Amino acid sequence: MQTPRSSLEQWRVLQAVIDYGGFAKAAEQLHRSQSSVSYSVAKLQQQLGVELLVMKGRKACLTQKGETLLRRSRELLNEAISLENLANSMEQGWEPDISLVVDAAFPVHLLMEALKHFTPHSRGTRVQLNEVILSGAEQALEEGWADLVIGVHVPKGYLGDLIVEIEFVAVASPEHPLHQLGRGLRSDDLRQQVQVVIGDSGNVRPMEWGWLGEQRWTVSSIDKAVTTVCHGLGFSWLPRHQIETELVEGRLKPLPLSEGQCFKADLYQVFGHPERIGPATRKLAEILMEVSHQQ
Amino acid sequence: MQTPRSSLEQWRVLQAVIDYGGFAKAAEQLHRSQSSVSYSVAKLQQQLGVELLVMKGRKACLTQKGETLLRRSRELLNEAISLENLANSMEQGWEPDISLVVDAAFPVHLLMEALKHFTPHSRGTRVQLNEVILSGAEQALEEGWADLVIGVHVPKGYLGDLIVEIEFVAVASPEHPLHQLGRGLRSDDLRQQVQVVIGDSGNVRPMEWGWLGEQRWTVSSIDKAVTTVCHGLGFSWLPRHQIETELVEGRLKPLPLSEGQCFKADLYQVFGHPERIGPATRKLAEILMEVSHQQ
DNA sequence: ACCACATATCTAAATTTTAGATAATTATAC
DNA sequence: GTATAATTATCTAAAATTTAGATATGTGGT
Repeated sequence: MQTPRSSLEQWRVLQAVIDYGGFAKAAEQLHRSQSSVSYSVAKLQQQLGVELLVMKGRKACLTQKGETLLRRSRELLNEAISLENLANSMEQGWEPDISLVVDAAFPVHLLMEALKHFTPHSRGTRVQLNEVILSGAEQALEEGWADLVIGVHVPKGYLGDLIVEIEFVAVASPEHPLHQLGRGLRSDDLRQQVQVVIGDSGNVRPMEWGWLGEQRWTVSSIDKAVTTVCHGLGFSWLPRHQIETELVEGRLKPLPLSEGQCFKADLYQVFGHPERIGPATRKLAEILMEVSHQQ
Repeated sequence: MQTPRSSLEQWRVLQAVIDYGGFAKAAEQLHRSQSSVSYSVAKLQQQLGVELLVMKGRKACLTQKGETLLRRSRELLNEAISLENLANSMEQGWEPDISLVVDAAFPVHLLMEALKHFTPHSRGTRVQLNEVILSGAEQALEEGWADLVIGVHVPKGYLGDLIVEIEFVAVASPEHPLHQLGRGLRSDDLRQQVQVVIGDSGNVRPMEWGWLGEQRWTVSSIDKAVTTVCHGLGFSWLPRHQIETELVEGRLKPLPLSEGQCFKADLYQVFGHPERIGPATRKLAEILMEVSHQQ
């Protein structure tokens, strides 16, 4: 293990010179003298053996190498700040890691949005994300390693709130026989066709979403279900948000059911065991809830 | 933008205390005095406001928080070292980034193995990986943004070497009609069935792998082809290494072709434009070649 | 040519870090 | 239980580093 020659301070100064547009302005922002800034930058360059800045006229400009190194040094500084934030936060009972378990039916864009909003509040806490299908969520809770779970129901003994309604649409490929009948469909019609269902990622007690058909194809992910149905192999109830493009591009078409063409499934946000959850988990839960309700 | 209070030096000392088993031993390894080590650790703790070490008897032991923070500080130190390595390497003409473009048929485990071996030699260089299908590789070369490409052929004007032979096997689901005939199959038999082919990710000049069938389903990834064929929708030539589990578990079965049941495709490693490639790219290429040939 | 602006350099002061000596604490041997 | 070895904490002075302030050097605009 080697020891770094440069220091975070030095990189910080370099960043300030660029961000505030000069040695003097950086000095002011950093509450140091201009000569101190000059010294730091010079020493950093000398230690690295790389020319980071070059004087163009009377303006200090980054070299090509300087630009690359500055970009990466920003990541380094962020990680350092994050480490210190974590130290400080843990003193106040913040968790260093959150295990977030999310049912695959939960819209990915909401998840991303929530995580983006969470980062500035994270104070160094990291989120470990697990995607599960159906009872996998409950299993994560019962095995005790999940801090926060988004799943299809709230198991007995846990605290949970409705977070989002997912609309499931019955769809098939436009070439599928069900689309050739030219009339409204009843459940009898469906019963004679292959239904594609998504298998359960847990193994406690298998559950299934679709319930009608006699003939079933079970696939292991929503993506695979979409592919399968697109290929005309059967019909399925799929989350609308997962098949937007396929609907627009005509690879999937909603079935003209006379009743129950789509149904809503509720997803709930559930907290893990009380002794595991702390303020970071609660903050993340709050943000997930906000993001999901405003859209 | 805030400035970190702790320094890389301090974290380095903490690591040494743990790794070498004590303040005195750490001091020796770091060529410092024991009091200096003691001072550094004490100051780090004071600055963070966190107790990192606790004396158990006469042994310094990490607290729970200390353990978490130490773990993350190692990542921080590694990133810092990597940054300095990059600075040093760029002086010697090393590239800060390599754009590696790989055809989806290339075995992932070889890629992972190669990248693992490359890391210790990377000197801070980062690899940006792009997966493409068929002509996407050539396109990346011609658009000039790829440093190293693994694809199905060597375009005119480029330098390339054979890196690996991929075995393609004709397969279908065990329930597929082609498996019900109970005899060896000729190309006539295949012509009457749906062939699943993988679409081209480039758009310069479309190419396709399979050539026989009249009826085709084009999918956009090897994974989707596998799923599709598993569902009995057709047959396909698929890379053997991609369907090992499906063959073992019986979801796919090789077709009993009287001739040409499998064919080999060569994958070539091709260098990008000479002005882009540097020593890091050459090193990565060398490792990819080694890894691919020894397995 | 001159002035305003910006960085480099020089020197001394201020600050931080280090080493060495010693104190304090604890496990181990007798 | 006491001596002893092992280990960290603390104290002080020395060493090293970093800072500020003054000034030199260099550039662009008028």
